Amino acid sequence: MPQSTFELIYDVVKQIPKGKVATYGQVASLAGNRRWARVVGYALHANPDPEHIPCHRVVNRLGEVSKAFAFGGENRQIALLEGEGVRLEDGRVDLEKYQWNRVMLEMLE
DNA sequence: GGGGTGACGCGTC
DNA sequence: CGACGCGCCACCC
Repeated sequence: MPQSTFELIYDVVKQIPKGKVATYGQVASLAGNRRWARVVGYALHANPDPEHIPCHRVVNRLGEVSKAFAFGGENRQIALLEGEGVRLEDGRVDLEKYQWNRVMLEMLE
């Protein structure tokens, strides 16, 4: 039985390793369909299980944290990321260094 | 069943 | 470089 789109999205977000981030589009793509970027945002907004769904590791395509972060403001998200070793510059992460899949590709070289 | 909404992405102006 | 609009899909009323 197929999982709901939300569950597929949550499953992908759960797989984001500590210290790395992924973009909404990336999560959508890995979940099965790249056009779900918006749905990913909606899904994380709903975020029924914050303890197991590290939505703070999901940023937009520019590496910016969400302004409407539901864990106590964007500062909360920034603090969580920095606590994992992800450096932020003006509320923005360097995707070249911290984006999840991208790092894996670089390691192959 | 229909319509509005959104923690996005991308092209254009 | 910033602002605006459209598409995209799932969820809620």
